[in-house]
Amino acid sequence: MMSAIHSPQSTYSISDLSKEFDITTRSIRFYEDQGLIKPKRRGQTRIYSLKDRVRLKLILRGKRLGFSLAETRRLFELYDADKSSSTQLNTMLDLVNEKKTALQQQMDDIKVVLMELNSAEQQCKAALEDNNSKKVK
Amino acid sequence: MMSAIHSPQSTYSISDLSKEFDITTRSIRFYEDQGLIKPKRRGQTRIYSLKDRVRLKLILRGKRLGFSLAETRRLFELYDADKSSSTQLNTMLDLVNEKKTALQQQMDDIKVVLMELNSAEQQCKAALEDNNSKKVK
DNA sequence: CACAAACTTTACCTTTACGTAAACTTCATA
DNA sequence: TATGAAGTTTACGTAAAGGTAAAGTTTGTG
Repeated sequence: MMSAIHSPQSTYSISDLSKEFDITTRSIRFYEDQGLIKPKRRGQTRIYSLKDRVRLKLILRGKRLGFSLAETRRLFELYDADKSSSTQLNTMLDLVNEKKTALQQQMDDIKVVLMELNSAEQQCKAALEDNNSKKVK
Repeated sequence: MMSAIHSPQSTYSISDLSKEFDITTRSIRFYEDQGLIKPKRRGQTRIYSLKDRVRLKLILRGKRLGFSLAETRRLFELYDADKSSSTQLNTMLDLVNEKKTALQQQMDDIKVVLMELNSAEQQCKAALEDNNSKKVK
């Protein structure tokens, strides 16, 4: 279930992906359960496409940003949705704006915390210096 | 259980804080259960100090950034820890650096997603224009 | 006094995102 | 052929972060 050539591979086994993204096969199947990916089958074996792989990457990035699987699925659905339906497009615009706002807020939070962490780091280092000069090991 | 003056208040009731931060009293008590805050008591009633309030704010910001309560507690513990223990200071430095790295990664993620969301937004708008020009309502 | 508002504890319930185990099939290879 | 690796389904378990309900105290006020 492995191809020797490693130019742009176009299909993947479940273990290929589990290794590449360092997640369990259980997780991958779970994402399918939740409707986030839809691999083809050869017999009962799952065959993942490039698209499936991209989606996995997006799922994991979403998770790092605190998106729930349900949220991510919603985004996928809208992305796949009928581009001629103005209603759907508007729904999508709303969701996109909502996410944008949340992420901006998150960026601001991160900046603040990073500054605080830097400050904490300096204080730690200064305290360590101080301890050293007083020969406290 | 309310003070009329609202200059820098120095103690708060549980409902003061639940209103201010828009969380339930259940959550506040849960954070205490998990060792994140330690309000004083008057009888059996909880009395929150300025420090408790600051901590609550930090807890919530941590949550927005995907910190678990356990992680946040760990940070609090180290922050309170013995400043003359070089071992503790080094542990803290390690943790701080770990968090910094994670947050940098998160910032990068956010930037990418924001760009993608902007692109999606443009595509939506274009598609809507297109629909309009074709009189598809 | 009585009664409502706000507080408390205890305890069980819920959702999300998997972990873990059992039991079975497929397939390549010794 | 048999054995082991990788795949599958089904099903129960778990941890985190609370929700919700019950039952009881405290307190201020008409």
